[in-house]
Amino acid sequence: MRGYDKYAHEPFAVTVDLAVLTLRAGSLHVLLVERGQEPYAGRWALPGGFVRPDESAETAARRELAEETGLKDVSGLHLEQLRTYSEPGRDPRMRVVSVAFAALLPDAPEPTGGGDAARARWLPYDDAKQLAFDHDRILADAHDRVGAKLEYTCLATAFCPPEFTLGELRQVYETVWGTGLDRPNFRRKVLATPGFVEPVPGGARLTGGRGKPAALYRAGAATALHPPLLRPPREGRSA
Amino acid sequence: MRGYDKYAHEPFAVTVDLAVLTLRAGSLHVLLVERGQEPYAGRWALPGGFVRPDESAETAARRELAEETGLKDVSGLHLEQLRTYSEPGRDPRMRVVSVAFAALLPDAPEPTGGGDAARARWLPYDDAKQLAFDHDRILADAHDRVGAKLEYTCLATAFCPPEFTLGELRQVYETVWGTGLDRPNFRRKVLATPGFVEPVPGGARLTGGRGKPAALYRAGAATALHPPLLRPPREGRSA
DNA sequence: CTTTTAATAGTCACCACGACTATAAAAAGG
DNA sequence: CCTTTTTATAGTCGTGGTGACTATTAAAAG
Repeated sequence: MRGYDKYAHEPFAVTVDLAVLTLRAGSLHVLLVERGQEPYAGRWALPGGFVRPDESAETAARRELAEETGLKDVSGLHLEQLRTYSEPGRDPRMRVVSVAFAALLPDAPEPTGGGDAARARWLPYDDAKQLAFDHDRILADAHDRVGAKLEYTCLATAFCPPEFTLGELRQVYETVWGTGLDRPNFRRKVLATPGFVEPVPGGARLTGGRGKPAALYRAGAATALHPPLLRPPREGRSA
Repeated sequence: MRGYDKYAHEPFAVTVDLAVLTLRAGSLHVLLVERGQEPYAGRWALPGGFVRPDESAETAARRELAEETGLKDVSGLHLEQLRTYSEPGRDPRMRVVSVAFAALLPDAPEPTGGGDAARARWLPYDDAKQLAFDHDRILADAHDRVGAKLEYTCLATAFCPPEFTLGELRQVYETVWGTGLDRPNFRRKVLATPGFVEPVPGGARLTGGRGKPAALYRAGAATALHPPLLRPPREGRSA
């Protein structure tokens, strides 16, 4: 490593960008804010902000998450560092290095637009195009990462409320992957994986929906899936 | 996102840290440099350096990789961004945010210690302890990531020369995972995965070693492994 | 009361994989 | 030269995970 005396150039600004994902009405949504000023004025962007001198990027990301969503307690939410985007010129004004995170929410409260934030709202993932800066890329990377981690971790429960049915859990996979899954096979697989889910004591069931009432489950103690729950191979697969 | 006018604090220094891994004599080695100055003078550290104003972190990492290893062409080497370490106080002198990368090398030339770098050398992974700063953590994260990616990507070929035998490829897995693998089963699995490896035309074989000459293979076109090559479950598994 | 929807139970066949045996072809050591 | 050792390679066998599928139950919707 070089000596620090060679540090003779303008410094960097360090920010965090958040891809906050949730499931609303059976489709994937992402939290976006509308930019009020140039550049990209009027365009949608991922929420984010500067890392403060006494913060780690993780701390800054959780603070921004609380500010943007208006949630009281974000300590239990799944926050995952994606990667860092550092291309020169990704912000036309100055040299900005941004640490990107993905956050997964079970329910979807309307954002309260806390503080001086511009308009904030949930947008369907498929409609979130033409974002400011390189946020299209960041959002796509977040989607890829989440989709991949569903295969070999228990991440799917992060999209679910504390108690959920296997149908809700299956919809997480179907929505993120964009595929259909066989109901009985999914059920067998999940229940056969120790620590993935555990039944709510008392045999509670969720009624009020269509069809037969479903048993309620909680997230188990496991964090990894052995063996993984592989997504079905795409149709047009390369030979 | 807040306005940039609120950017009123001391800036960050941005560096890259590299966990350069290779296989030497059947064991995993990591490239380390000896620190010449405080803090951590005399301790081993991961190579790295400052990101220049006109560089991305990836560009800086590749530049540092070339400088530290003395290799002419590092363009084909696998370089993977791990994550960014941004805890306040991880460098006692100033606020440093470091983007960590893992680099995988097939052969292991002795480092030439290019430029003003202190002493640099390969150290067995198991002996690389008590590193400077938070580099123990970064190195462990690199090992975890590489071990995990061996399961579901073709990353293992990045440790191999352009032409390699299935025995060499198997040793990559065994060395990184620290487990033994059944030779015939490994062979069947690799050859059954389309695009993982392809035989060298002409049926070239590697002689000179012990035992029966082995057929030579090249890395195939695939980048992901479907289905994955799962590592054998650990003995003391939690119930 | 019928239809619809979803949860749940169960069956069956295939195949990927672990465990294992056997054979071939080289070097090493007498 | 012959035996041992080492590694590559071929093949077998049984189990279990999984996809595809059918059947049943229990609720809401019409």
